[in-house]
Amino acid sequence: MATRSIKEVARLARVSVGTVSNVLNRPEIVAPATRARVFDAIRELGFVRNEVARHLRVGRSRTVGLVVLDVANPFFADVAQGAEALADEHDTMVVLCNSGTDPNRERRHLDQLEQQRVMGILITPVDAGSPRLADLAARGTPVVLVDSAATGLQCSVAVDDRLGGQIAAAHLIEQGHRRIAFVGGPPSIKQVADRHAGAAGAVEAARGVELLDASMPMLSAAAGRAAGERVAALPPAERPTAAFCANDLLALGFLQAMAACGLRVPGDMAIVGYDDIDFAAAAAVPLSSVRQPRELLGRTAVELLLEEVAHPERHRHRQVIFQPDLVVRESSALRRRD
Amino acid sequence: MATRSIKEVARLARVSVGTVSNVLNRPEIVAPATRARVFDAIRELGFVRNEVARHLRVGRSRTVGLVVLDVANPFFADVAQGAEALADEHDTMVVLCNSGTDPNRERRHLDQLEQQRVMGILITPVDAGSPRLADLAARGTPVVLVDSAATGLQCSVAVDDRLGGQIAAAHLIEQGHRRIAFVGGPPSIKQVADRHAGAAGAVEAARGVELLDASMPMLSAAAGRAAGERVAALPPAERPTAAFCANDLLALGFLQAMAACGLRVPGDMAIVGYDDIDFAAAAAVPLSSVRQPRELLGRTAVELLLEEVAHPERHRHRQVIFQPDLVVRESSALRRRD
DNA sequence: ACCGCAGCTTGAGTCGATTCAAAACGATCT
DNA sequence: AGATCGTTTTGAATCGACTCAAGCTGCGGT
Repeated sequence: MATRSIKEVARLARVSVGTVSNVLNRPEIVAPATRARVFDAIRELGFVRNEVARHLRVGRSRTVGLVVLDVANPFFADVAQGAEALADEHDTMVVLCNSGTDPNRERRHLDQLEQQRVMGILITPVDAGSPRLADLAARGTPVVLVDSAATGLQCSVAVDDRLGGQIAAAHLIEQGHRRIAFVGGPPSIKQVADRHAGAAGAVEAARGVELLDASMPMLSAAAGRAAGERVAALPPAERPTAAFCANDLLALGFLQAMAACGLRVPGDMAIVGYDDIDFAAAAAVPLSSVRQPRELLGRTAVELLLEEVAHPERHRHRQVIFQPDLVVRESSALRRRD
Repeated sequence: MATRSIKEVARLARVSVGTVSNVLNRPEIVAPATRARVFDAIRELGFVRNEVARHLRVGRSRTVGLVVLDVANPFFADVAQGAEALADEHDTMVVLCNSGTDPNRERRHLDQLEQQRVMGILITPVDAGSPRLADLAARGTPVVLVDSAATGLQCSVAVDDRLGGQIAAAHLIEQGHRRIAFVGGPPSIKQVADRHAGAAGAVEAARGVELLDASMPMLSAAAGRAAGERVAALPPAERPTAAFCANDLLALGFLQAMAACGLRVPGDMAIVGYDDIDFAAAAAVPLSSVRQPRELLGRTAVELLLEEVAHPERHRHRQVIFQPDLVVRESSALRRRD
């Protein structure tokens, strides 16, 4: 009901509003006796500072937006945790928004965040080329691309997805596979495209290896199952013997489909996923996966943002790139010669 | 850089600020020609409404806070999705905060949310009895407890956790198990306590069945692994033949520990988890689990909150309770007689 | 007694959007 | 021309906290 303002506190403590504000922000310059009176009044009234008014006045917000493609994907949960950890150290709040790879939801979230005048936005965009992102930056909301390299207009933290795709495919080729399926997601998503490109590179470098595209419009386990069913339905002669999935959710779904269709993993079908989420190791057949430094991604994104906010003029956009590495588990273990 | 205000728009469109505000909020009462001029000015300047100032003036916010115990737990990700879906329909933003079952982080988030004057808070509290929650409500920030029944001071949506615990234990007992481990989490978490109570009830109702406590201080897969190792280390005569885990993360960790220790599931150890997250079905041994209507929980929580905000005076707090149900999979399949 | 100074406190002005009573306008009617 | 009425537009006041120039106090020095 009663939400108290600084004015009421001032009245009760018999000081001016300026003094109350000082107690709140620079308590050391207020005489101890006065300070104590003000604190008493605050306690008695249950006063809670109105951050909205404060923000309006000082112009700077203490929250950053983090827009991810899918909250239900543990990869992003971990990125968020990393971001939150560092933000926390700087008394900053991270608001997590979920675009669900829907450009409209993404746009709505960006609108909201910009209207809220957040201090900055960390985003894994559905479409990194969207002018919306450039607009934001131009109007003064710094943007850091997460898990997706920028072209110089903004900061970014990413993992080398081409390299990731390449080592995944190279690994499968080395295991003797000659027909490999690539299970990707919406092509507008840069990570997917890059992982595909990396895999394609490895395939071309090898001799006589084919890369089949079995992409789906989503990056979920359900989509992975659908892809798996499609692939399993191919006549054995045409069917690939291995699949490289653009993320672990797809891979887990794909794996389930194999079981459902009676194909053995890795015997009939080797699988390599991407992200190395915790569940990958716990899967029916422990999943080989390309590991990314998830928390570090989030943490670094916040770091870049804080840096930009602290020194807007002398700031130079930076592109941080981490290296992925392959974790080999049973799902792609050495293939039995037949 | 340049963030434009309504005043600049007014100047460019040669109207007063009041008119611009009207165009923004009730365009129909502004003459079409004027409206067009204002829209042109908005476009030309790249004006974005300052939600902070708006909020200060009108006093109502368009965002709700959702504080969960663990973002990395897919259960909460799904609750969040449900909440977001309904909030979205009401032009409302959900900010997701992660307490990580740490009371201090929870408190910090609540402080922040209250200072931001959010429209309300949905929370799965670390400790439902904390006076902080009552304070919030008393000072005018409505609170809805999520996945945890309230006592009348606020609204809540929950699933009957005693019943869930009961059916899980009853199922294991029916399978012939006589020594059952309960793998819980921090006891302050009400869901955990209730699930335990439910299981204890079922055990008492049966004859000659024992319930051993193997709880951990966390609700993570790592904690589940640790619990599993501890249980596996027991001499076979004392070792339980089944485990009921307070959530699926624990269960998955527990399952991994069994594999690592050379115990077969369900042969040597049957396992039932809780939440039925998507990964439960994809586990090494598909996991039996108690299913909860996850999205519905989130959706209903927002519904209750919106209801309370819409009619603060005539509002009566409600406690919505859903029923859980058991999904039996291989991890607790019928026990071979030895 | 007066001055200077350090340490505190004051309070009006400000941030940007909304509100609403009052003014301006324009069309119609007498 | 003047009155009347409905439609638009205006602009000052407001939300709550922060800022900062100016004011006040009390003390030490002369």
